[in-house]
Amino acid sequence: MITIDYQSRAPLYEQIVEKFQMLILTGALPPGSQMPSVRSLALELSINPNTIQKAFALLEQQGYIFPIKGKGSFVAENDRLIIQKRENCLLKLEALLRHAREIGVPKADCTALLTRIYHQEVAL
Amino acid sequence: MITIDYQSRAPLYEQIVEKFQMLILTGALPPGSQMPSVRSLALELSINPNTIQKAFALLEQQGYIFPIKGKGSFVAENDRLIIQKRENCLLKLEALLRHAREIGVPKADCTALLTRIYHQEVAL
DNA sequence: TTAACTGTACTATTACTGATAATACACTAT
DNA sequence: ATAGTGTATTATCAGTAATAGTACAGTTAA
Repeated sequence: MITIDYQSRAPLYEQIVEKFQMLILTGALPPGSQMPSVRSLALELSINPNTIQKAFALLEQQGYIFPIKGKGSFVAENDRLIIQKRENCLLKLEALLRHAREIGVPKADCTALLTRIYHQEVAL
Repeated sequence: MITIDYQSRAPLYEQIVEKFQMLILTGALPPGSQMPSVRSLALELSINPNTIQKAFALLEQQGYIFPIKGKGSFVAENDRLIIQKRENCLLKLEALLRHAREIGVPKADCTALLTRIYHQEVAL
């Protein structure tokens, strides 16, 4: 269902959070659908259940999922999440672009890159 | 001379490395100029000298500075460094742009941001 | 009811890494 | 000589990620 990068500086639980954020925001996991159980996912990823639990607790806290004791966790429906996520992405992009300009990356290189990335498929 | 962000996830020594990379690549510290001493910088930043030493060792390893025992560390001259740095920045930018497209950030928002950032001043 | 699954909570332990502390040595300049 | 450089070494502390093990409460279906 998801993959983990053991080279990353980000902790496992945070990677899990981000992966599921993506799956939910892109609609791969639609609202109302059931999340994998803590134990099954832990088994699948060969990760301690506590680590999964920590990730799910964060996802719940951020409004991505909601738990039902004895049944499982389910994807919540929230339109504001995707908006927040996009705004956050634009903030990161702004910081990176400022840095690029600062160290002398030509504007043309950035525009070319942008065109190339966004040319491959139609945006959502 | 430089400032440290104690909220950042990046370790102190890595922040120091990046700050001096910027100072050197932008020409604020020109080739041949003397770096602050390990001890003085440690005092100024209220950081352990060993941490500064670790940062300087990395800077030397990457070709940014060269040490002379008993005299100090000095900024090296290397044109390839700035090129490598820019390429690395473009790689990060590519990854971030792919992510932006993936979560549905409109292309127009990215182009607008790019224009705004690069409009403020002429690139180096 | 029983069994097997769910989420949740708690404590303890391990492992890793960043950062500090305290020295020590070799070299340079005044 | 003295004070400043870079460099190296060892030890220790602190924070956090991750694991391990156990326990409890609720749901579901045989």
